Amino acid sequence: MHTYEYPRPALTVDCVVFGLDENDLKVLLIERGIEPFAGKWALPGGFVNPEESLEDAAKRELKEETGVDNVFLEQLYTVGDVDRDPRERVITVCYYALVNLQEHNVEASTDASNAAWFEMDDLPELAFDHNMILEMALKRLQSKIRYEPIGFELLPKKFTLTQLQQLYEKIIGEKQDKRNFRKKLQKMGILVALDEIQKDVAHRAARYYSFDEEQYKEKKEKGFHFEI
Amino acid sequence: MHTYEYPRPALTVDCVVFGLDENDLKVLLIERGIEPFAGKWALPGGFVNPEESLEDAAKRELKEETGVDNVFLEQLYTVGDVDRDPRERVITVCYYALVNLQEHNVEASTDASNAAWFEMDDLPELAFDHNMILEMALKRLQSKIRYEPIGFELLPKKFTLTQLQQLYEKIIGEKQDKRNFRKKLQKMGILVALDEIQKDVAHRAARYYSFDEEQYKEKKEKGFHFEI
DNA sequence: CCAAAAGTGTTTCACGTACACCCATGC
DNA sequence: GCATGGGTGTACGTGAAACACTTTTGG
Repeated sequence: MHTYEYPRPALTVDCVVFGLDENDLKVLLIERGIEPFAGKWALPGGFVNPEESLEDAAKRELKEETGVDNVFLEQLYTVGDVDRDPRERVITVCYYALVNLQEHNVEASTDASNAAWFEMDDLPELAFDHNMILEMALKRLQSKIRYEPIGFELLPKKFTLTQLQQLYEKIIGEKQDKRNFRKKLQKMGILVALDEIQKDVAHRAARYYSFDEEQYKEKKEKGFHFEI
Repeated sequence: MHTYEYPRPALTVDCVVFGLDENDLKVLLIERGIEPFAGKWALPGGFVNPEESLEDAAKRELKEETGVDNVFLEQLYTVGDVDRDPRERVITVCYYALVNLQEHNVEASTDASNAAWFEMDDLPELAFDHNMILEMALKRLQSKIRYEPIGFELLPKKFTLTQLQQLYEKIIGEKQDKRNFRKKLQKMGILVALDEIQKDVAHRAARYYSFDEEQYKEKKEKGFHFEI
């Protein structure tokens, strides 16, 4: 088999960027300016440069589109059906990212392109096969958040147990029992109770906690398994 | 952003083909005839044709290399580091497949190339980044086999409970309690006890079972979750 | 009759689940 | 003082885990 036999498809990366604002799980979309699908919303993404790895390309796109870096990013799936782009064959390596909207002040509009955050249960019809990709990303998030401590990526460094619980409820889509949830999380020994508590709230102030990543890694080594 | 901006990397698919012979989990490797890595063992794979999807390309390679089709095949991960192939940039979409070595009579040698099955705990050093890919595939298999009924793909249609248990023990790497294992599996209600039992064995003959996929799908719809 | 694997129940313990009231704070 | 969310303990039931002997068959 020879190396240069075939015409080559184009190579892009797309990013499903999830963010949690105070109320909802949201996803960042870009309004397309050009055909095909001009005027439609789409996942942010772009071409992979010759000198960067796939993950670097995804990181670069993320930085360009949202201004954030240093966030959770993981490869999701690669799509490459022959006709998914009407112009020519395009292979797209998809990633998903988790950003915390309270700490990173995400600029939702960049360059000339129009960008916006959409609630997950109020999505427009997207360009290309992006609805399908987004669906896959959501499923991955929903299952992975149950057995890896990635939910913390969506929260500020300091968070209350109620915030954490609501995060799970929003993403998984089912209510959790307050006392059982707290018991379970605290028993895991990967949260540290901070001295700080909420201020200026019209009710008893909640304690802040943070996720102890070192502790988690240590425990994981010893066979500990995170599970909600 | 323009469409034709960059030189394009080559696109290939590779397959991690797992098979279970009577004793061990094995993987199919191909001995390379050409540089780079001539003489080294590598994962089977090849270029994606312009008119076939990624999955079709993987299926075709699998058929060409092993003679089997119609087996479990799932996308694993896409690798594309700049220097992973010394000749030029190559993007490889990796798949893994599960084949049953007793029913499909897999031809381990095809064409001019030399192919062979290797035990998972006696692997040679592989070409490119294939050791890493194989490692990922094994991890995926080890975790997925616990929460999806894909183990059956590695067994003949009729199998004994002991075969099933040994399959899990080999792949996960820990002994299971015989009584508890049987209790759990039978209680799931996705196995059917056949009338047939073993013949010509020098001990009490074991009953054959088969996996009831329809039943499984129905139960899954209703919220059933497979878990070992 | 011996070797080798098949097949079978019960007890124990840990964990998940269900559930309701008092506490602190701002207005 | 009232509205709002924070924080806490117990009882119960289910399911996982540990564990040993009898049965069948071929040689």
